[in-house]
This record gives sequence, C-alpha cells and structure tokens, in this order.
Amino acid sequence: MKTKNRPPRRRVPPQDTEATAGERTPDRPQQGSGLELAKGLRSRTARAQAARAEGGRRRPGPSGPGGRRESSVQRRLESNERERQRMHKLNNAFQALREVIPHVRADKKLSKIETLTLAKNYIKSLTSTILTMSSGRLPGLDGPGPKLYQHYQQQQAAGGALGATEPQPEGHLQRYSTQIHSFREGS
DNA sequence: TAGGCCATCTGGTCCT
DNA sequence: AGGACCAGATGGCCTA
Repeated sequence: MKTKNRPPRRRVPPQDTEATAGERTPDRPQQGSGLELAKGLRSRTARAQAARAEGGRRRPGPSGPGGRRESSVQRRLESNERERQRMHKLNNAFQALREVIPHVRADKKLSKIETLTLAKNYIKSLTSTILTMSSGRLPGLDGPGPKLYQHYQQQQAAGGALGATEPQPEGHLQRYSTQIHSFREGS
C-alpha cells in the first residue's frame, strides 16, 4: 500500500455541489434489483439510478457564482464513476471471498468486517492443519512442511501479519470455530 | 429509535 | 497529467 509516510489528512467538509453521476450502480443483493425496486424507490442505489435517469441531482451551474467550470465538473463526474467501479470491484472481491469461507447461517450475508475476520482465522486454521499433517508425514524431508513451518514461525515471531496478539497454532481452529458461531448465532 | 452497515461523493495523496 | 487509492462525510436501509 501507499499509506506509509503519509501525513495526516486534512478534514474537508463535504460540498453541496456534488452531482450523482454514472449509471451502473448494482443494487444490494439482499434487496433485490431491477426496475421494480427502482420504481418503488426501495433502495438508495435504485433511487440514485432513477435520479440520474431524470437528470441527476442539483449541481452548480457552470457560470453561476461559485459554480465549477464545465471541464472541472466533467472531470469530477468521471472520477466519481471510476471510484464507483473501483468500489464495485472491491465488493465483488468481498463476495467471492464470502463464497469460499464456510460459515453458519448462509442465508444471511456476512458483513465486510466479518468476512475479513473469518477469512483470516480460516486461513490460520488451515495453515495449522497443514502443518500438523505435513510434520507427521514428512519429518525433516522435502515437501511443503518445513518451509511452511519456517514461514509460520517467522510470522509468529513478527507478531502476526496484522500485528495483533495471536493465539498459538493449535488455537486457530478453535478460534475460527467459535467465531463463526458468535458472528451469526449470538452477537 | 438507535446503532450497524453500506453506497456514494469528494478532495488529498501517491504512482506511473 | 491522469488515474488509482484512501479516508472522511453524508444519508438511507435494516434490525433489534
């Protein structure tokens, strides 16, 4: 990433001059999609689509006082569209990740933070499983075991990839198992 | 109704 | 220079 060495951001109050541009905003999956919802204004994205179809939200006149120049407005709209597409790609990646993480209550969508947390612990549980199996079958010989174990030990020594206090390898499966239940059953 | 979650807009910063 | 990335702000939807 490139957040390294970046100075703190200056808080910028939101402007009232935004124009909701673009035209492809997929609806949230759990809310349905398509013209029916758009007509009923059941979701924000559907309403945004409808608003854009009707000319978009209020935007500053290009020659009015305080208004932006046409080229500046156009650049902002294009930037907004790129940002939407970028976020859609990110959300697609989240969805792909959700689909490969086993969890209970598959009828309810995992939130992003739940997805990331479960994925992290799922990976760790798989890692410790592999370590257990490979160390038993390939003691000291070639194969994935020794290298994987070395890498794992380095990660542990470094405090974990994300820097938090981590449980021991044998605890990962237990933690993962506990978490998938607490996410969906309890809290 | 409050709180969680999310989509979107926006401007600053970094990278190519 | 332009695009990608990032994070704050805003407001809507949903659920307990």
